[in-house]
Amino acid sequence: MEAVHEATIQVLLREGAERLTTTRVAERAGVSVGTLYQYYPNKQALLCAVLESHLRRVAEAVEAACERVRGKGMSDVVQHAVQAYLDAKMSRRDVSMALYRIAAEIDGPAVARRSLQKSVKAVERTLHAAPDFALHSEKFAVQMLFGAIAGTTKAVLEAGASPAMVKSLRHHLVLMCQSYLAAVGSCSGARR
Amino acid sequence: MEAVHEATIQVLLREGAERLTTTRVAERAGVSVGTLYQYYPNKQALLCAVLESHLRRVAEAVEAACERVRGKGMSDVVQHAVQAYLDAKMSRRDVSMALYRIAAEIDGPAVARRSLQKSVKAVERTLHAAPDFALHSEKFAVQMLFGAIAGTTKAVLEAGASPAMVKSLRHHLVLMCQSYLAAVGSCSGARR
DNA sequence: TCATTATCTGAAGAATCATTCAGATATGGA
DNA sequence: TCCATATCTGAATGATTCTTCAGATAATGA
Repeated sequence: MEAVHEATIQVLLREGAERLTTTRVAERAGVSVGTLYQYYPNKQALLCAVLESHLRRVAEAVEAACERVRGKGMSDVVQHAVQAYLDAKMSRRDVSMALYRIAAEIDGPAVARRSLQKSVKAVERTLHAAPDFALHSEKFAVQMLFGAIAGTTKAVLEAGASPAMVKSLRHHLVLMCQSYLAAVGSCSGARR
Repeated sequence: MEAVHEATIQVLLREGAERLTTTRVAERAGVSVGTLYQYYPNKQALLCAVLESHLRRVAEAVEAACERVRGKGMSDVVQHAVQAYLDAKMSRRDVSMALYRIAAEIDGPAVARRSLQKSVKAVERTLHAAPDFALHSEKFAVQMLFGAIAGTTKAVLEAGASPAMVKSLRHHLVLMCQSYLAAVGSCSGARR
């Protein structure tokens, strides 16, 4: 039910999380509530599905980008992974912003963590294959990376996400991730 | 009404955001609903007050840390600001986690941005006074910093925040912020 | 003591919502 | 055409919620 997903986003953006009701979603999707309940056992399942679908798109974009730069240096890996993430997020800015508002209602953080784990793994693998880079505690470092990426992206989106801002974000975020990895990489990573 | 703030946190943690009702908060605080409504005009105002109070504590900690390192180098400024933020957040880990769940219901992002702005300004000022550091677009860079700080901290808190993890976060976050600032500072900042 | 003011109480009102299900409608084959 | 199966419909239900306010209780001061 693609229409229902889209309707959920629309209601969320137009009416707010408070007024996001199953009836309203069905109405905007052009079906009846009963039909909606034939596809999703309850409201929570619907919201989860919408969130997961969005996160999957983002994760797949990052994984694909990693594939494309396998074997290249750390700088390239980081740049392409970050840009893929941003492109995916920004191409559906409305969806991204809508989802911030319901992430808390369902078990958003858990769903997000599970989905993000795929991206983390992909970046880890690709970094491992980078010829100019070695790191003990890759796991934690890459999680830091995604924490920073998610945090800064969210901040920019919620500040309005003007084209100029997004442009700056693209540039600065790549820089931040590259310089951080260079720093933890060079001091052989696991110190403390 | 400090008891009401505390009760709000307790209900939020024990029962979840769904079951956070004014009646339940009043009950746990040991007062009646009517009394609660004499202090706050409605539920939203209560939640805002709790959120703002927490954010103010964090902002004040960061500002105080900045005062203490005024005149020192960039590394020290970043280290102390970051550690002050983390100390404040982690000293009330339960509050931090509880608030993530209601940030969406009220206009959390807006409230947070307003409150964070004070910290941003303080760090900006202090960095400006650092003898070893110059930067054109400080504004955006410092906002990046706080985006990354908030994002990584949230990720760690939601992943369980074991002592080992928090220790790693302290170390890596300082490193990330320092290396990023060094990178944007050295290339004179405003490029693109 | 007693009147006055301030504060507290919690049952009741009005509204909203998630979910169900008996019946209507559509589909597809014989 | 006619039956069986699948899908859709939306009013009704039952539960929960925020908020109010008439009256109880406490505090103050003369």
